[in-house]
Amino acid sequence: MAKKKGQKFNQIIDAAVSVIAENGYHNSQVSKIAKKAGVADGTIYLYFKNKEDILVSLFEEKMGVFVQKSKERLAEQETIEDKLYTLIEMHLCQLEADHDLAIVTQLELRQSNIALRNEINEVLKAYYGLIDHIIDEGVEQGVFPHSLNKRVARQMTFGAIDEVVTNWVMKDMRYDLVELAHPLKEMIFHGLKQSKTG
Amino acid sequence: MAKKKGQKFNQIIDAAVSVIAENGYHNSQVSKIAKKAGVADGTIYLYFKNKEDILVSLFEEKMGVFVQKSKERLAEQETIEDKLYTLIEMHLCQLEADHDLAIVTQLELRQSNIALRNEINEVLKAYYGLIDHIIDEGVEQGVFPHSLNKRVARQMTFGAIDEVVTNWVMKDMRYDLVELAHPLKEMIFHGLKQSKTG
Amino acid sequence: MAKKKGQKFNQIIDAAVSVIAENGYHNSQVSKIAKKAGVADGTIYLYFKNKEDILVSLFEEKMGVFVQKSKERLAEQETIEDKLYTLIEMHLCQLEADHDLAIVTQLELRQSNIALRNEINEVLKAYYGLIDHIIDEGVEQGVFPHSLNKRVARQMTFGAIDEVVTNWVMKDMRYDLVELAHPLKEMIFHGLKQSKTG
Amino acid sequence: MAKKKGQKFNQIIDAAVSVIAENGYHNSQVSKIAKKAGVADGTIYLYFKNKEDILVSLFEEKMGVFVQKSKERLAEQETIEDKLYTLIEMHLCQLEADHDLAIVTQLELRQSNIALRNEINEVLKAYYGLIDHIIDEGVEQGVFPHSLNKRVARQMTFGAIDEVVTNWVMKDMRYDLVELAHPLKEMIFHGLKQSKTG
DNA sequence: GATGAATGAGGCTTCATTCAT
DNA sequence: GATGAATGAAGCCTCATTCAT
Repeated sequence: MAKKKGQKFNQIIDAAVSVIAENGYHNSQVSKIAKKAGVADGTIYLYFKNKEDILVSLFEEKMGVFVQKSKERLAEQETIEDKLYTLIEMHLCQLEADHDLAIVTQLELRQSNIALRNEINEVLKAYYGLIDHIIDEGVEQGVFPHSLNKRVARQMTFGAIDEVVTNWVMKDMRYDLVELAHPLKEMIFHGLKQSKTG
Repeated sequence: MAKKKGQKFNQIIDAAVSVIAENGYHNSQVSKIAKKAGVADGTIYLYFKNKEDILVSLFEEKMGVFVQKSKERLAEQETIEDKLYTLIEMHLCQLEADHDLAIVTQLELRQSNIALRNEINEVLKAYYGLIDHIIDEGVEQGVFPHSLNKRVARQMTFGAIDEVVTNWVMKDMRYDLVELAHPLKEMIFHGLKQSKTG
Repeated sequence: MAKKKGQKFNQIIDAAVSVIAENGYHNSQVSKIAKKAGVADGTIYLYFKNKEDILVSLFEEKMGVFVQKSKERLAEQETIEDKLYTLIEMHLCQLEADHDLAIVTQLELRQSNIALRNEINEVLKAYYGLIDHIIDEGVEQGVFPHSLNKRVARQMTFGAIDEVVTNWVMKDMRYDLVELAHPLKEMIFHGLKQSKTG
Repeated sequence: MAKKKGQKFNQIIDAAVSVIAENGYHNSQVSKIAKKAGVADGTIYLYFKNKEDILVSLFEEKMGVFVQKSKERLAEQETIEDKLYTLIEMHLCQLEADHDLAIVTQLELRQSNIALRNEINEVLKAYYGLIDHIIDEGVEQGVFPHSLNKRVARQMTFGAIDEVVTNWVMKDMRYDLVELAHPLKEMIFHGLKQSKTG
């Protein structure tokens, strides 16, 4: 069962996002996903190791595309501040544009057990890399202080954005998310900029 | 079945923290918790509505004590910066002091379904109140700008701290957590302080 | 799940013999056995580790009773020849008296995998012991030659009886089984008696 | 789908013996056998009706060759005793020479359901014929008594040999099997010879 | 209040077989 | 003849919860 990214692979991924967003992970039976994808139950297992693997693959797939697009857009930005803003805006934009995906990544994906959580973390590393790169550049250019604790900086950055998105999802996405990109950027950018050595 | 906070209530809460930290939420059967607590399975249901209620109650209990202590300590602080630092330090301190509790709150508690997540969020509101209070005071005193988006500010603050703790837990708590209170405070404080209107 | 030989334990054993004899092991769903036994599906698992364990326990139970009764009857016999005859007759008698049990032991029990087969063999050792005892006595008394290969003698004895019973079951138990005890005894007894050293 | 005994037919038979001996019947998926045989899954169904048919055909094939060879060798023997010895020795010899086949015939083949068991019995009839022929001749020549219950005699003979082989397989074939041909012949020959009328 | 034996719903996954190419 | 992707039926077992004692 090598990961054959055929047409059905994507059919199943898309069906999974839709079904899980609607029913929640624990109430999304494999048969339900298969039906929505228009394939037989057994076919799922030609493309995925097991039910959890659907979740991981789904996240890998979406994250892969997002990171790729982000890299391209980030390369076009001149300043650190613009890069940070761009990353945040793209993050919010993608999830605002796909409510189902937002529900899945912010709520359902986290109901998974530790083993799965670790796999998800592996996938996240590519995204962490984007943040790390901005921070590194900022320090090199003297925008951020040399004494900056980079690891904490990255965790803080990710945690802040993620929490804002999660709150938006839990409030049933009733307000505009992308317009929070500006205040988020402001706080994170100045937070990193002014940090003083301990 | 009013919440009878007898001796067994706490026995069961403590057993739950220990059992869930060791076995993970999905492998912590009610019977396992009962055995560890030294009571019969059925007795659990004299003190808790159902299995999820153990989790919520556990969180309520621990959070209640924490918020109470925090309020007292915060009242002793003079400046906004000190209050912020104190809150962060107490947060990190409490979880560093109780690894089992840290595992449960950062990892296991989140594997719960949406309904439970909402209940947990209710409990969190008391904690959010502490942050909100600091932010409000900061704005009143002119330490933070009037244009500050307070809701986003609170979400960002909580998200940053929470993500730092979660990373620490997922790295098997192999480094010192409390010493991250300083960089965290720095970044959050300056982030809130320098935010410019959009 | 200690083996609690309560009333339900036997209820389930008896239901299993009946259901398996009628439907075959692989078509005897646990739910079918539970229904016949008048208990809930889950109750089965309070008394048995898994489905296979029902089979092993069933065999242990029946074999235990049989070996016990046989020992008593064998002690009453004077000669080796009488002991041998008694054992064979009791063996055939028990199975002729319980057709369901005969089907289960001769056909269904053997469809099990190797792991289970080994467990069954363990149970059989008690029965092997009865044969060994007769052979040993026969050799001591000089009825059987000292040069007798005792292990092969026991295997041959068991194999001969077992094959006769299996054929009877596969012929739908359409003829009298117990009356074959005499020819079986004759052949086995003289076979052991006259064996010459190689 | 007439039995096309092409090259692939034998390739598949051999692969089946090897795969089943290694993995056990219930863990020998058609796809695994196909892979070992170097053909596609679907190809199996050009040569065999279904999975069970592989087993039956395998047994037919091996037994056919064995019976043929045995007939020839038996024809060369002068006495009944020699014939009996020859048959037993060939039986043991063949299985000692092919451990995989021994595992399959003594253990795995028996895990099949009743329907298959009946088909296997059909194949066995050719072998039973060899034993019957020796017994008939023995009675005609006066070596065995006229009162001999021939059917029981044959069952006993087969059961004895079969049980000895099965024990050898279950003991991981750790001792010499062929040398048991002599004691087996002794016991069976004398058993048949001295049987007295009931 | 405390017990713990009994309940029974519910779903992931395997794998023999088919059939369009 | 040969392929192998797709099918879909079918069942063991867990475990939160109850209730008679």
